[in-house]
Amino acid sequence: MPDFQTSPGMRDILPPESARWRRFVHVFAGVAEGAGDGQVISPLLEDLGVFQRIGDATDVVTKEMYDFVDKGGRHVALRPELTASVCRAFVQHRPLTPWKVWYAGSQFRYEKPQRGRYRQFDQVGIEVLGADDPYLDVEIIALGWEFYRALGLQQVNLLLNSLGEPADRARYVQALQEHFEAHLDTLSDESKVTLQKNPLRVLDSKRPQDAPLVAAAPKIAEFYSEAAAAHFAAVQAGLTELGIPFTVDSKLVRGLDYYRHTTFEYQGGTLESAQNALGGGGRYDGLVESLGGPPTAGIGFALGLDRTLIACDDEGVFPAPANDVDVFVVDTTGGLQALQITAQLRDVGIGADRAFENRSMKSQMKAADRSGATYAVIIGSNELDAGEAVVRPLRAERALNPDGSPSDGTQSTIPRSDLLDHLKKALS
RNA sequence: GUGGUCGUAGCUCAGCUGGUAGAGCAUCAGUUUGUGGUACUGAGGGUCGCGGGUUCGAGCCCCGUCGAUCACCCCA
Repeated sequence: MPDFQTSPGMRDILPPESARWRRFVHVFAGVAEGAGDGQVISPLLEDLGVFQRIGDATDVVTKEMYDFVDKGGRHVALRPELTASVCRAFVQHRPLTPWKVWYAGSQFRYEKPQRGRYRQFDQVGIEVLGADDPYLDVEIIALGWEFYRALGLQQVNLLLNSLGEPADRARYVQALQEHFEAHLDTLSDESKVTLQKNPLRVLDSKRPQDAPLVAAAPKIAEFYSEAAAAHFAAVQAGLTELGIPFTVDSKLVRGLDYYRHTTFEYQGGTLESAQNALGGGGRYDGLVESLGGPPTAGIGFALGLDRTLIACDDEGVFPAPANDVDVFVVDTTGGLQALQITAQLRDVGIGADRAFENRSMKSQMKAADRSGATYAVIIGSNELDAGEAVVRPLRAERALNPDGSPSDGTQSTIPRSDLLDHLKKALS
């Protein structure tokens, strides 16, 4: 065992998985920027207060924060989510609205780690501030949907709900509280605790014992104001217009207190229930104001990298890309030739690798095969003396003869001076 | 934070009721008068997560601890 390893819930992302992560963000950036969203890069560390505004009934804030006092006496925290950071940035810089941004980055929550749930975890997300148009809700939800499709995921379910306006939500919470308190004896002990902190969250209970009571609970829809009902109806109509299937789930409350009106969650069809939330979001029209800004509408979502990639694995889509090089140089004369040739190839944009430590021909050919290169360039003492090089196709299905015809797999000996042109042509 | 399961070579794992460690893959080298992907031979690599205890003797039993994993909780 090594003396050191990563802290609990934190890990190294190694190749080739790391390349997959990079591509994941790249695909997301393409989707977001295609809708006119620009990237915002905010600090990992913020004043603790930024996150406390998320709400004191939110575990993310009260129990799971990595917070500490820095050398200047500031009470700071590693960001547990990015929505609050984006709103803080909005208040600080006051860009023109609607402000449409996307982000990608690590977040930190001190939780007990599990598969698909880490203390340092990565999300990509979109936030739009300064517009309360229900069709914006539709655009946001559709962008997430489009992203999953871009990855190749088929089995994603969209759950949709509305928490109404703050007053609606407050009346509903009270009704819920009364409902559960009237049946306290059948409620699980855990849910009794939850009830004290946040009655909405009791709807989220996965304990079978609570199921009947939850099913019998009043529904949020009965409490919508006219405006809230109209907003929600417009969102549903918009999604239907775009042909995006969704399920209205009145129990979808989500854990962050700042949500109002539209909330939604993308669930993976193949994942275990504990980790099946691939991403989610909703409206948070009061958050900017609570951070000291003007009353500003806001909506956004965040998608977890890990869970989405697990879902991709389950469906066999979006595999880690191969990091294949174009040419592998085999040099049995000491390595200087390989040094020159790889440098020349890279200089003209051809990916090139080689072996080190002057290994045997066989060993170097093995390495060439492993590298995924289309061609091996072989330099032995004969070639060196004659000023020649052997070009050997390693992947017949990809390789071409110099004249452009498909390779029959045989190698050719060519003058060293023609090597670069030969390979450029063969790889074009 | 609470509870269950697990922790043996780089990787995946075997190791019966306790007698001081094995396989496959991978790596390296050779079989081949210079040429890889299939074959054969050989080599290197492990204080059995860590720390205590029981025992003549522990990878196997007990306690603790760290980590992973699963459920609850929470959420992405």
